Amino acid sequence: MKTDEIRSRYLEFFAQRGHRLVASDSLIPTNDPTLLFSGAGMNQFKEEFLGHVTDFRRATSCQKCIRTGDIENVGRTPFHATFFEMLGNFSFGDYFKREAITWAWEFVLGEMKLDPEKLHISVYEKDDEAYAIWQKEVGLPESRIYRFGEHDNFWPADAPSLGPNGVCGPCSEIYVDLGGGCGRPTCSPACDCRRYVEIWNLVFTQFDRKDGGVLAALPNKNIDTGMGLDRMAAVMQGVPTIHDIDMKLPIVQKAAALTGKKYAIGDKTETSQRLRRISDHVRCVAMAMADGALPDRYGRGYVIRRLIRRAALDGRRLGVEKPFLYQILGTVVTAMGGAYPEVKERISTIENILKGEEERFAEALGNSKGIREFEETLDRTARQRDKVIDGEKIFYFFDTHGLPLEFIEEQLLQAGVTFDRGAFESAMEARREDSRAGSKMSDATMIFKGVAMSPEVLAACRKQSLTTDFVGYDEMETRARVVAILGGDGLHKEARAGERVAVVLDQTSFYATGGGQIGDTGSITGEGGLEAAVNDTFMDHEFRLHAVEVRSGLLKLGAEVTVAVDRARRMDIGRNHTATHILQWALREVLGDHVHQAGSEVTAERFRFDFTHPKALTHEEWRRVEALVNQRIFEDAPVRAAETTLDAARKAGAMALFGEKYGEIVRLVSMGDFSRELCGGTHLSSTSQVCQFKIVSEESVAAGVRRITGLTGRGAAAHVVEREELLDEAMERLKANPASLLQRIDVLQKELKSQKQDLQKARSMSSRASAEDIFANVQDAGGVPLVAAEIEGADAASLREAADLGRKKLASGVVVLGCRQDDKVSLVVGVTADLVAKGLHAGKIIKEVAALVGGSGGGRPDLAQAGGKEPEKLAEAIGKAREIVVGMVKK
RNA sequence: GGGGACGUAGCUCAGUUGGGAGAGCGACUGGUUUGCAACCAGUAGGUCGGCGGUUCGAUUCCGCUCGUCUCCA
Repeated sequence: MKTDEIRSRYLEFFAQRGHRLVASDSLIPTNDPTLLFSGAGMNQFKEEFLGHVTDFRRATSCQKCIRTGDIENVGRTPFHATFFEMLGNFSFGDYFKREAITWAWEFVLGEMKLDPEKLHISVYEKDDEAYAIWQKEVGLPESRIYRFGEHDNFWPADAPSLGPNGVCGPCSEIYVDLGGGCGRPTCSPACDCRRYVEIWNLVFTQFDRKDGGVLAALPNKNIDTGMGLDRMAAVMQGVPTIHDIDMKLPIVQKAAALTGKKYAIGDKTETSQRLRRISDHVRCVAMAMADGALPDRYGRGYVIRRLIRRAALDGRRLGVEKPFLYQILGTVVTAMGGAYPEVKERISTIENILKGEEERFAEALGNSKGIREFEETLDRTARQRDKVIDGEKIFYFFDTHGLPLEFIEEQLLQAGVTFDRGAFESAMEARREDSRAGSKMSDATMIFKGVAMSPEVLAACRKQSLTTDFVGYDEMETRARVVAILGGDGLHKEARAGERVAVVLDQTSFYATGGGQIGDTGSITGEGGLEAAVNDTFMDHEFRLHAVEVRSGLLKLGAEVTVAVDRARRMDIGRNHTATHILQWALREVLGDHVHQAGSEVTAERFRFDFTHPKALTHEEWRRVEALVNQRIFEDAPVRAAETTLDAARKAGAMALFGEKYGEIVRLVSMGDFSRELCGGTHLSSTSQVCQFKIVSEESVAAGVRRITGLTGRGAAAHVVEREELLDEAMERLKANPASLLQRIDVLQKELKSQKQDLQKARSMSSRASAEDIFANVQDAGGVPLVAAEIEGADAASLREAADLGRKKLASGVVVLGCRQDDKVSLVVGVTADLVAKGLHAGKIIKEVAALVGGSGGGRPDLAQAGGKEPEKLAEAIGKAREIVVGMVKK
């Protein structure tokens, strides 16, 4: 049975049993910033699992997952992968163990037609309920039901004794007996000999763990199951690894073709392992990038980059040094594009970025500062006797220059050099410790525009299932009822003048921060002289929080109030938001269709727009984009917003956001006939209301992602005025007009330069000239010829020149020169080579001379310089030079 | 979020107890030569990323900042 069919049969099976068919969440978890990637089907149902009621209590999904915990095993073992699909059926306080177990059994026998004799079951050792269902109702013999401890059959693992506190429960797993394995009589599904493969895990969340390992029964029991699609496909298709199923084999074979290697199904050679790993990583990276996770130096982007580099390294080991991974992408689209159209839609972007990454990596391993330094160290060590590089040095190459350890080891092996692995590991561990310590959250309380709110208060609010209707697309002002008042210490009944609280209303005109757009501000007024300022608006689940500062009167729970949005600010925000849509259109016009939005931030003052594009915009592109946007503004195109279904919007060609998750009903914002985007933000009614658009900066935020910061309306006008004033000021100072300004600058720069050179020349001429006189006057300092003098109008540089000249003229001798500059003194001492050889040191001489003018100095034995702060003592110091040199000569 | 490295001529990079800013390539001029990265001589090209501090003096030491690369969370 084909993988695609298994997937659709599963979803169909549970849909028929009353489950809502829910689309896979993005690989970038929509509602959980603490997770790097989606790694289980239940993630997107967190709210439902916590008992927050929605309109369905049964769901089924096929979730895209990325897990990199077992990355070392990928390719080596049959059933590990970084990317996989998890089929699941979920119950939120609805059905429980009986249905979960019997349906799972029904599915594997009825739909998958697996041989029941080959199926083995595990349950948690204390879960008699599940055991009984398997034994009595399903009718499984006891010999194939295993009781395992909390480490294997509890979720989270070891939760009863080790924690964490919170929702947890026993689980039951279904294994397929593949035969073979270790052959020991004690062999069971818990054995790691790979005879048994786990295909399905049923989690029964029925407890709330409290301190001390107390398991309190949950009022709402949930079912969370996960069936690995790739694993099931491997079992169904009778292939030895998940990389050999119909959906993945063409990808592996493409990798083989590109590297010129042979791949045989299930082959255990190192070459085949590498091919499997390459195909796995490329598929994973493609799926992640399709959801907007681009290679980067931080966070999830870093995981993507590492996967690419691991695959590229495997490629190098197979003899391919130039970029080739991107050429595998076509097979990924063929395999995955049907179920996940996003990978097909973004393929050109993914290809560009992947190729760019590969090139960058090849560069890093071919000709970078790090690699040169490493090769030098390697060469030097290879010539030494012990041939050992210390581990910290290796860690430096890894940590600072990013040379992959595998690559380093390979090079060392070839050169017959080893390194101290212990030191490497401890350096690594120290780094980990630092990172962990540095990233700890300092405080669980969040401060929201001056309103402190603990997680407990928010949770209390959520329990009340509060909702706020948003009427602000059409109305700037509305009547509303106060349904909750939140303070730092809990829920309040009222708030007095001077207090800052968060307020929930039954309906509001205030847009809450979201979709990249900042929340509205405005006012709340009501009876009894109530006046309050709204400083921000914020979304939490189904309700909106208004950050309120009461100015006068009393804000009471249950009161009727009038809320009014700051219209001017809303208009500014609308200008910026509408401009981002036009900008996206213009960027695609100018740069190409690979441009996709990768985030944005819209405030009243400015907006930022991140988009995928491999390199910096040229000046011409910048200007063209700006001009195109302004052209659309000037043509006064209508802006319309309409609610529609996701499908209909897609069909109309709407741009959806990279990695954004949408509900069934979406809001489609269109401008003229050139822009259609899914967007929940507030917009203008026509493009001309934007007034004017200016790009103020363009920069890189991550590999393959650029950021434009733009201004509209008032901001753009202010920016232009600011620039103009700057220009005016510059012109005034330079006594120039717009036509002559640049010319004037050129002339001034040339003039400055030539004057500098002239001055330098004049100084050196005059010091040379006076040097002629000076060097005629040679004293004898204890048998050493000495010239000591002040040169007027010289500086440190011309003194040096004069000293050089003096050394040449004297052939053997000491030159001590000084000059006055403002309130400072410069000194130079030169000693000819023959006297340096005899032990005279210019630096030592100058130290003593400089001390006389309140300064100090130093330098090389043949030439030294110094400075001082007492110009009036210069003549005296020069006069004592002879004495000093004589003293030195004697020693 | 926590570390590390780097930033010097158009390009690639040297530059240590803090004391003359350099090389190669490229550009320009002249010569010699005919060639496939020719040779010789010469010339121009630098706010040593930016700001501040220490110092008589900072490319060099310290702090902050911007940019690029990198490891970890």
